[in-house]
Amino acid sequence: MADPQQVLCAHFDRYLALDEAERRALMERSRVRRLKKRGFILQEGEVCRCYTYVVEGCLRMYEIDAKGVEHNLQFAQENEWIVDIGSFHAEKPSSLFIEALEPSTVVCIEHGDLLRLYTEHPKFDRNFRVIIEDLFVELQQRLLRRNASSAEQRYAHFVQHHPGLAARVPNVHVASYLGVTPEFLSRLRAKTSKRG
Amino acid sequence: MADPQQVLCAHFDRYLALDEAERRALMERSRVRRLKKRGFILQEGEVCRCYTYVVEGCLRMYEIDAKGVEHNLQFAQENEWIVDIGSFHAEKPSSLFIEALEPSTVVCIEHGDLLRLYTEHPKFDRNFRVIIEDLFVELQQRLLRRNASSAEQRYAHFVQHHPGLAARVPNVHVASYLGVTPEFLSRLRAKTSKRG
DNA sequence: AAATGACCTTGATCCAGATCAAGGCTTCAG
DNA sequence: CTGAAGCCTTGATCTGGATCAAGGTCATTT
Repeated sequence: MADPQQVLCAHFDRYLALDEAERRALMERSRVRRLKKRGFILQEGEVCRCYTYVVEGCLRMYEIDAKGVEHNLQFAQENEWIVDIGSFHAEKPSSLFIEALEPSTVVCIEHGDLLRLYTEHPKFDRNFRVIIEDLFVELQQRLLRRNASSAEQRYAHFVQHHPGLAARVPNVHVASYLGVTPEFLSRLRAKTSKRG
Repeated sequence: MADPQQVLCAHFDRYLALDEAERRALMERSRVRRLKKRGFILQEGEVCRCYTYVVEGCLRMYEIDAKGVEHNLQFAQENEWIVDIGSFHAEKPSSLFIEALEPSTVVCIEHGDLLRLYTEHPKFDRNFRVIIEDLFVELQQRLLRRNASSAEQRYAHFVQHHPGLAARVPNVHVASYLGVTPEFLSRLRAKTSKRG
């Protein structure tokens, strides 16, 4: 299989492509990590030390509320980023967990390393700006949908736009991501499959 | 009153401060606009042409759903940005409205101008990256709260963290922002004020 | 000063989705 | 092979919040 760091470089090339120096800097300032299923990258109370890029596998980021209930905030599959940006930048303890749902291969960039990449190669400022802008737009859409659509519509949208995830991730987690209980999602699924 | 563009420069100085050349470029590539109450910066179907910085006043961004109901996605007061980033970057028609809730003064940067600022002065890449990262974190928190907290808790949080807005903006809009009906928010308020 | 419209409130009723409880299927560690 | 833990489903019941309807206050316009 391709070298994970090469995959990361290729990912950046989809934005403003990296030159040789930038590529080398990125290789030096990142490191590959393998996770087994249920492995944690981040747990509540820890500082989120890494920007993490998923080369293979699937992770989720979630919070546990006062009643002990989990709330999935984000999934990350191949070629997606996952990080608690707030904790990462402020270097403050996170309230979130990041856990591998499958055995996964990721590339991590630590805080200090990323700052150096930014100042030594401004193109990373640019590329990460664009990456986050895209994530931001997605998140806004999600919040709008959360307020404007029924659970049924939200689930339909999820399946349409993330068929891969819908197949890959247990429904409990999808339910939590959509903001409904697993029981209710199960009923929605029963209803929709009868129709279709 | 201070020159609006100066206020914008001062805003950037809170991140990586601008040098003389950058400041001049910013002045050249932005323009001041005054809005009256109910004035629109953006309407559904239009392309969002500007990154807009609020110097004075208060705006809201919202969507109208299939049933004709408005959903407030964001408020912007003094020293805050408001823009449909998705529409802005893709130069595609927006599904959102941006409307002044009060007579307001804003500074706009158009698409082409912003791109030039980015490429001619990479510091803008940096500063806008940081700005969006902060907005992103806020938005994530909001989505988490939407899924993990009751309407009552969300309203309490809103009042605590945005006392200015709570006083300034009609409750109809706050309700929509929180994802509840105005009637229900009214009942929550009645309940909480009785207690307090 | 009347009239329109924006905003807030309160009551009655309804419903999407939660909660509680139980049973069954799979998968995987021991 | 066996048990236990995940995961999914289905039923019965409950509730946070929506919907519908009406009235009241205030500010702006004419």
